[in-house]
Amino acid sequence: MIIKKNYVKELTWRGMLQDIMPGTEDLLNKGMTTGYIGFDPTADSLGVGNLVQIMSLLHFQRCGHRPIALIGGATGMVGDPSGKSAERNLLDENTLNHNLNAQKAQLEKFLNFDCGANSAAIVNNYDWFKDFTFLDFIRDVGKHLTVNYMMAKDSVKSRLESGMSFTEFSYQLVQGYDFYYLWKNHGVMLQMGGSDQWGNIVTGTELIRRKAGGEAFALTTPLIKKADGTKFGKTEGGNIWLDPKRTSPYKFYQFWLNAADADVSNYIRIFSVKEREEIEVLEAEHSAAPHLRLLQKALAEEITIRVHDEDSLTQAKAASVALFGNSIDGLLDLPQATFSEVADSITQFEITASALTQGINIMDLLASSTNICKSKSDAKRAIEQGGISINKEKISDVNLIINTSSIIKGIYILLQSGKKNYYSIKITAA
RNA sequence: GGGGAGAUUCCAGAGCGGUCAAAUGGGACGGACUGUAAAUCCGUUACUUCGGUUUCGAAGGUUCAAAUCCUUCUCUCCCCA
Repeated sequence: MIIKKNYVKELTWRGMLQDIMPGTEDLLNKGMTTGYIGFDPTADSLGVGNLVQIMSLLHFQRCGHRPIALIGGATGMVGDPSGKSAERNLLDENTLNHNLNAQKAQLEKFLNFDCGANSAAIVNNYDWFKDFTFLDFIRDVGKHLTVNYMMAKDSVKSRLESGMSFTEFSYQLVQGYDFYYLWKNHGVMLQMGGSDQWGNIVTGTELIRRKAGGEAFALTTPLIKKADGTKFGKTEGGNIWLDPKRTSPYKFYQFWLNAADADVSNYIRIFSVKEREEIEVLEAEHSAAPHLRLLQKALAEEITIRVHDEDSLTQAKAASVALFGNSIDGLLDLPQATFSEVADSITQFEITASALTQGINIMDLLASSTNICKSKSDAKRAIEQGGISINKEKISDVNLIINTSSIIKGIYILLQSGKKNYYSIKITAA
């Protein structure tokens, strides 16, 4: 396998390189290298926060190297103290397995597992830890690193005051052994990860050096920050997930479309596989006509296809265009099937036809029949402030009774709270 | 073990017997402006059948009246040993 691109240079211009161990670039330029990144199965879906790691594996593979995604079935049982201020709760084995399988399925969508020598692979560290006894571990692994060395890590030092269990203290050894194991058995020479993983990764290279006299390398990606200083990957509604059941493709698409100008250039370098020249052209076009949001659209389209699929993207775009149009007419003109898709892609609630025939007070509709507002007081406030629209028409009467006359397209009512939050109410029989 | 300080609405943090659903700041939400951007400005931020109702670590008590006073309890922080 010929190296297609200089991975380090690639990461550098994409703004994805934080720290790198000396010699890493030479290693990568010498020939196909196997590298891995670990994922923590704390939830049954990966979120956009994990996307940076996934993309570094993807870029890695596109440069001609062989990526391995490690899912932490074993490390997940211990709990990584990095960046955590308090002891973590342990997940039970069933949850862990469920999460692990779900994440595995998501990772499989990104990497190519059938492209010859640099085909990707997924491994689970539980496989080599399940039969590793405690005594063997402390003799074979623990013996090589001193407590002094382990205590010097930031992840440990920062917890010395508040306390940390032996379990979490041991975490770096467990992760360090992963690297050793993969180095020895799978020819893995490089571990990557977020900058908070540097300490854990280095424990791995150190273990390889001391235990086997071998050499291994490391690089980390920076933590993504938004221009306004808030955390990347979260919105009012919470985390943005890759799982369509948790975050619909429409919301996923909207998340990227809403990226601020100040952030979008960074994002597109990280989350798209477009080449530098192409991105720079887009940026030029964007600054010439920022209101067209070409960068945001290009970014949103590419990621939505990669994470979901072409159909989901088409639907998300159709829904976005229809909902953000100026009047209800654009929506009413849609064919019934398309309209239904739009209604289904946004958050949907159901109410019965009979309830609607009797008439429902708008505040009950917002706070009781649905959870668009968290209480009636909240609903009242929203209406008084002009934040609620029905079928794109702003309402001002808090005592408004909603009945069948609000139905559009046969079985729907379109509710909007604020500028961007759309909900559809589906009228069900009886 | 001894001595001190504290626990207030999402967070930080005022309040020191009635004028407190509780200052101020942050966050969040809504509106205006725009490009579904940023910045800015304005408003809102316990629940309610709009009569009231339940909140200030927990449980009691004093009082016409308590976040504010007393008792006990729980937890947190600091100083000395």
